[in-house]
Amino acid sequence: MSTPAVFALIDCNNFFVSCERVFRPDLNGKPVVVLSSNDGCAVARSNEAKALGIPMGAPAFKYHQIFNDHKVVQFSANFELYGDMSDRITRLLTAVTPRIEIYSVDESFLDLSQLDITDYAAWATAVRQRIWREVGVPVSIGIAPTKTLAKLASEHAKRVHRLDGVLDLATAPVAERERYLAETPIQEVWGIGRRLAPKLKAENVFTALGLAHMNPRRAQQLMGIHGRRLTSELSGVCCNPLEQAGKPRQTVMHGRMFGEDTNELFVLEGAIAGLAARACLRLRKSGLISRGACLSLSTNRHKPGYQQLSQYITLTTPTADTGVITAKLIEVLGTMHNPRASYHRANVLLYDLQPEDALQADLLGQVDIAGSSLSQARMRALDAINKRYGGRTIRFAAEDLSHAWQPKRQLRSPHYTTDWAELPIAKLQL
DNA sequence: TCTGGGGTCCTAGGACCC
DNA sequence: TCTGGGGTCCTAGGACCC
Repeated sequence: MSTPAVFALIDCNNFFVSCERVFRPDLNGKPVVVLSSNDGCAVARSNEAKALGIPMGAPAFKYHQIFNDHKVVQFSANFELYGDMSDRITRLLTAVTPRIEIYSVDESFLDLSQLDITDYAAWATAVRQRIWREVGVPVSIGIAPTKTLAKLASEHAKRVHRLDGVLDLATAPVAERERYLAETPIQEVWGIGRRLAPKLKAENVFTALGLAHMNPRRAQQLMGIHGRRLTSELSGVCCNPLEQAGKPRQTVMHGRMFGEDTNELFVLEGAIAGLAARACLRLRKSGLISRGACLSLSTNRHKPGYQQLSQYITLTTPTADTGVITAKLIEVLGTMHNPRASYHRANVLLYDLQPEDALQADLLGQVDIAGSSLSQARMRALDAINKRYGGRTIRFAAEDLSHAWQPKRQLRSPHYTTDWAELPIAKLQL
């Protein structure tokens, strides 16, 4: 018989805000928010900010008054910093066990079933303290026989003060586990969003416990295969295994809302060149090439006449070449561009990806092998130079056609940990 | 005036084949 | 003139996540 599954979810509390506070301890105890690109919405809030009634995704302009009245400290998102802090936590957890799934920038699942742990809660408390000591970010840890339950446990661990950031539902008695399920509103279950929650309420299912006890066939009728799995997972039957790294990614997307709306072709071309350069770089870093690209342009969805246009391109010779892909996208822009529209956002999507060394597999002889090895060499040289001398040392001229589209990030904190020029300065008072 | 970015998976429906 | 069933592949759109 195999050992029963035991998962831990390590979930960083108010992650972006916590990262900012590592370098600004003066902000502890004060309301802090981190804003999305263009300083548009609150994407992270300190507990003090949550207590002021600022919801996730709150548009900054609507909360201006509250921000002012309560001296809420605002930051533009500093993803370089958050990514680096996230890597530090991942390294620490990987040392605990290589059986790790990095679920998002601020959450990881660990498979504990192979580890020799007698007291899960004590183990979790030790991990929590170590992350606090070595990285400076507070985390909550939930432990359970399924990932869905571990997620639920970590939410309670975060909110219930006396739990001190740790909840073990793996060894808890059934009655206790059910009590936590009964206290979890249906819309807070992992996998139940704004569409499914009302559907379930209409069936008199209001809590996680209700969903656990739901007839699996009915759950499947309402929510597809996803629903059947959810009822099992909430009952403690694991149908959602740990997914370790190595799964190939299927798309690379890069998009931005513009700093100001525009209909100028040269501004759009500059934007597309910039977005494509980032997307292609990410593609190359993953060792992939793409057979398809898509350009989307949209107007402001909060204004009347909102429209979103997309155009797909097939690349006969799959590539990760910034120059080739940018040229194709700009060509397509010419056919899409409506001189009367005021564009608010552009997206570049690369899809139909394959490993870069799979090129030889082309049977129809349409692929330009010689051309692509030249292109690969060119991109390697470009990436090597940029890695050594800094991000945009060599770039395509189209990227400099205009910078007017670039989003505002006026409140960004320094890149404390990833840029020598922005290292924090400590002053010693004698 | 001002409302994020980057993903995944599932399903339904159409085209096409035998 | 009538007319089945099963399978695969592809795409668009929906729903979810952080």
